[in-house]
Formats: sequence, C-alpha cells, structure tokens
Amino acid sequence: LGSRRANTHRSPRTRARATDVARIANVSQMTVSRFLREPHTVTVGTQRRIAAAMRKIGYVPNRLAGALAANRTNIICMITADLRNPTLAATVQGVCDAIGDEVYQIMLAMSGRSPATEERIIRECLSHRPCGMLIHNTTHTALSRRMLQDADIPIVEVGNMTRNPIDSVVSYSNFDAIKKLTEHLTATCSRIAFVGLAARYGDRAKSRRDGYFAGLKQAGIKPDSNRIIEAPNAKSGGQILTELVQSQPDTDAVIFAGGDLAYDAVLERRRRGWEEPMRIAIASYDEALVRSLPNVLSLRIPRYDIGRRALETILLRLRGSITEPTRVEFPFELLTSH
Amino acid sequence: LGSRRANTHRSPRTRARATDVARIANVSQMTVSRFLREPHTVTVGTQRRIAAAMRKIGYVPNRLAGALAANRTNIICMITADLRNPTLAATVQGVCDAIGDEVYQIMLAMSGRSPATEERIIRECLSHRPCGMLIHNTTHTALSRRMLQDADIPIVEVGNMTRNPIDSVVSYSNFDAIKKLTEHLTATCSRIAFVGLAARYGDRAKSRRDGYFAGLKQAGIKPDSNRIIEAPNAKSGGQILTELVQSQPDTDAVIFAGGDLAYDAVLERRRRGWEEPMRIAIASYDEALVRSLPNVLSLRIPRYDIGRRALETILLRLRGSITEPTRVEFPFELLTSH
DNA sequence: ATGAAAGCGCTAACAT
DNA sequence: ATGTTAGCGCTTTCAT
Repeated sequence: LGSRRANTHRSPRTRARATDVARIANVSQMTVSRFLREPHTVTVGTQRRIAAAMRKIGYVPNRLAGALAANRTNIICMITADLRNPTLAATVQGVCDAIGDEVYQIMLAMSGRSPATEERIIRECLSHRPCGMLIHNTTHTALSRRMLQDADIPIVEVGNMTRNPIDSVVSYSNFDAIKKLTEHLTATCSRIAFVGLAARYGDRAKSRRDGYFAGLKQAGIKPDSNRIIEAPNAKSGGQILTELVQSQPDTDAVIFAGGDLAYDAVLERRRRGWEEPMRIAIASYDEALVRSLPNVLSLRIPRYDIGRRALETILLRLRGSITEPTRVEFPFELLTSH
Repeated sequence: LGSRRANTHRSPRTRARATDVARIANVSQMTVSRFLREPHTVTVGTQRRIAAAMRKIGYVPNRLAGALAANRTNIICMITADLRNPTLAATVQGVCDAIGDEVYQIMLAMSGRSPATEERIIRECLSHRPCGMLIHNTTHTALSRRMLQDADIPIVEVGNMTRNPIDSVVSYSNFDAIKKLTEHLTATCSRIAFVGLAARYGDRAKSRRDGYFAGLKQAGIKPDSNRIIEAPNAKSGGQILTELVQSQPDTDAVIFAGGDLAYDAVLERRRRGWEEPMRIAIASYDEALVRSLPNVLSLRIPRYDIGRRALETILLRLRGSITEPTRVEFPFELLTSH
C-alpha cells in the first residue's frame, strides 16, 4: 500500500486509505474525499483518475473515520424482540425496505426480557452514535429515557400508541384492537375469557386488558375475574383452554392476546373434538400464526407498513422535512377464518 | 460540558467525552479509557470516582473513536433476504441470541434481488469495518468475493454447503434435503413433479434440482421435463398445481422448493376437493409455513441452530480458538403431517 | 476546482 | 497504577 507516515507503534498492514488513492490519482487526499461525497464538484478527468485508482487498490472508504470527523453516522438502530415472532419480523422487514436506495445501515439489537436489559442494549447502541433509533416497545427505565433524550436524535417507538412517548410514535392501538375484537364477540357470546401474557410486556399488556374491559362494558357485560388468565408462556394455549373449559364450563369464547397461544389452543380444540359442534369460540390477537386455521377470529395489523412508516419518520426528521415529534396511528381489520 | 480545546471551526455542542469524565474524576483521560476496558487495572477509589463522574454527566463512550484508534470494531454484519420468510428470520434470531453477553452488535442488511445489489451492500457493510460477516447466500460476484477476502475478517456463508466457500460455511445440504424428500416420495409415487423458484437463488436452486434428479435416479425413475417447472413467484403454488393436474393428469406428487409455494398449493388442493380421495401428494421444502396443514411432507431444518452456530464460528475465530476455515453441516428431518 | 491545516474522541506504546 | 505522546482516516474550514 505504499509508504506511511513514520509510525513505529502500529502494525504496518492496514487497508487502503484515501491517501493511497490520492497518490495514485495524483491529487490531494481532500479531493478523493470530495469525489466520494460530491462527485460533481470535481472535474471529469479527476473523477476518472480517482475512480481508476480506487478500483486498482480495492479501496473501501472507512466510515468510522468519516463519521468521527463529521460527527454523524448513517446507522439507525432497531431494538426489537424475537424475530421468530412473525409480527416482529414483518416490522423489521418494513424498516429495512423503507431505506430504499438511501445509504443507511440498520443495527439490530434484541431488547431481552426486561427493561434493565433494554437499558444496557440502548447504551451499547448509542455508543455507536446512531443518527436515529427505532424501538419496538414503549416501556423503558428512567435512565433509558434520559439517554435517548440526551442522544438528540430522532426516536420512534413502535408497538403501542403510548401516551408518554420519548419522541415519535408509529403504531396501532392495542386498546382499540382488543376492544373491537371483544365487541365483535359480544354479538354472539356473553361469557368471554381473556388470556394475556405476563405483564413483562409493560403498557402493551395493560392496554390489551383495558381494551377487553372496555369491549365488555360496551355490551353491558360485567367482567368475571375467573375468566381473566395470565399465561405462563407463549406455548400454553392448549392447556389453558382445557383448564378453562373444565373450571368455567359455561365460557363461550376466549381471547388470546398472543398468536402462539391462540394457535396452540385451536389445535387443542380440534384434538378434543370441541369443534363439531363448536363448543367455544377462539379469538387471536394476531392473524399471522392462525391464518390457515379454521374458525378463528383475529386481527390483521399492518406490521410491515408500520415498520416502513417508522423508518420514513426517521428519514423525514433527518432531512429536516419535519422538525416535531409525530404520532401515526395505523388501522387494523377484523378477520374471520372459516 | 465544560471547556474544549480551542476550536473555532466546530459547533460547540457535542456529547460528553472521556476528557470531561477525567476532569471531574481528577484523573487523566487515559485512566478513564482504561477503566472502561480493564476496570481491574485501576484502583478501587479511582474506579468509584470515575463511575460517579460518568453517571453525573451521562457519559456514553464513543465507539467510533475507539474503533478507529484500535483498528477494530465490535460490529458483525449479517446479510440476508426477506425476514417475512420465517426460515430466514429464525436464522437471524439464532445469530442474535448467540451473542449472549458479549459486546457485539449486528448490522443487518438485505441482499436484494441480485448479486450486483449484494455487491453494493457488501461494500457498504465493509465500510463500517466489521469484525466478522455472515451471509445467507453462497453465490456472489467476483468483486464481492475479492472485497470479502481483502477485508481479512472471518466470513461465514449460510444457506448451502457450497463447494467453493469464501471462508467458513455453516449450513445443511440443499442437495441432500431434496434428495431425501424425493426418495421418500418414490416409495409411494412415481410421477413426481418438481417446482423450483427462478434461478436467481444461484447455487441453491441448482442444488435442489440436482437433489431431485438424484432422488429419482435412486429409484430408477427417469426425469420428465414436463414435470419440472419454474415458478414465476412465491405465491403461484395454487395456480401451478392446477395447471399441472390439467396438463399432466397422471402426476401423483409435487415437490415445491419453497414453503410459500407449497402453502398456497395445499390450500388450492383443498378448495378443489382433491384431498378426498387424495389426488396428488404435496411436499414442501420447509415446514415453517405448512406445519399446520394436513397431508404435507416437509423438511425440518434447524434454522435457528444454524444461525447460532454461524455466529459462534465467528466468535471462535475472533478469539483465536480456531484459525482455519470450518465447515459445519447440520442434519434435517423429514416431517409428515396428518 | 483543488489544497493545507486542524482536529473528531478515542487507543497503543512508551514513560514514570 | 497512572500519565504523556502520537496517531487512527477521515471532514470541516479556510486559503488559493
């Protein structure tokens, strides 16, 4: 790679730098830098020589150095949970696709099981000085919120229409979704159970439970605490259904606040012969997993579009097209499979 | 944030630096740096003062600067395709989970529709000077291969047991998978069709087709070109099934080389009443999407474990525990749903 | 249109 | 155990 500045401290082998390109193209390093960022400010002849030199030595710019100098990266962090959950995966895909031809990179991090873990993750992400941040979660520690605010970058929270956002929100309403699901069931059922996941999901779990209450209230049904169940894990849908039918045999519908739970419960219902005649209605929070199963009520939530819009919101802020936090609420549809 | 070195050129507002922490803790900036990387080499009293100072000003280290100085990042790039495909999403999740408590970050990039796009993506990724790279694909342009080799970092290719790897490979064999699927069908069927996706998947598509031929050969069946079909897109399974039953009515089985195709075809078969009696067997490449459907033969491939192992392979190389390229082949299972 | 100088916030090497 | 010095490879600013 040619000569370096005197440096006895470092290992002699590093990658090609802009200086190396410059020497070959017979220009200053600064002109190489310009060529990369604003090619048209460099004469055509110079452009050609620089491009040739780059190709010759296989030059790949070092964005670490560039970002340090410019005090600005092209990294957007996305914090989410398990991608084996198709709803989360769809959102991330929307985020990635919304980048289009822009030169941004997604740094993907898993929030883990607790707000404390999320805090650690957020700190690690911020140490890379991202220019934006997307978080599929709306419940954070106080320090997480402070760090994100101090970062002074656009933040978009996804996953619930939180009333206390850090910055912008792009989501659908968990409350409205479950309320609508519940209301729909009250047309034909009156003893409707609700199975939620443990409260670790923070305000989302609460919003869903509140939506269930609101839906019952609308129909003039009093909630029965025997029919409100907390699932120990996402795979326990079948067992919960069985226990419920035994302990509260007059239950005529169950809402499962997670797709995995509903999936498992529907299979169990079929195994036990409770489908002919239909002994109990099952509703699922999300259609992704139960789409191919018969006789399930579910919600179609535009996860992919939410991801896209979340990233677009970041881009608009980075471009200065908008300067204030925004709040985007997406609609959803009820889905009945036969 | 206190005084800076004389600097009339820059905007005065930046984030807290190690120097700011140092001043408050009454140590040199170098000691702050040491505290972050090797806390035990600093006396306990100093540790406490530095930690307090960091908390006070909300210091978050700048890994751009650190990485530039140390010539080493903690970024591992993962190049994949659509996460709405559960097989790809599971692999990425395995990758993320394998990081455990280590301090690495995943940079996620979508390879796009062509090797040329992938080349652009690879260059962008390398500009962030990752310490490792995972690619869910084994067909690359010559320049892509050169750039990856020049990067001098551990690379793991996932998706096929390629015979021409860049560095390490962690996968299952597409050839063996389809061969086994085909062989299993030959026990009960003899006029077996094969529906593959367009050849843009490179060597994977070829491996699958070859596996189909090998499976037929094993059973002494001659391939019939009328029964080898290229699907225009992943959603066309039902239409292809219908056309096939019309044009080659004696076909008794179809292998779909993609889960989406098989899913759609099974629904179509049910709609048309071809299940009772069973007019045609359907086999799917991957079980993820067809798991809940009856009467499908499929493959269970340990995607999540492959992702985990791929990342572990990178980590072992980074630690120097292994120094040579490795080749890990995962097994798979045949799955029959009833 | 191009170049020279300064410095981004850290780490490695060499003191003490 | 802690400090000093010299960069890492770029971008910003100012000069020509």
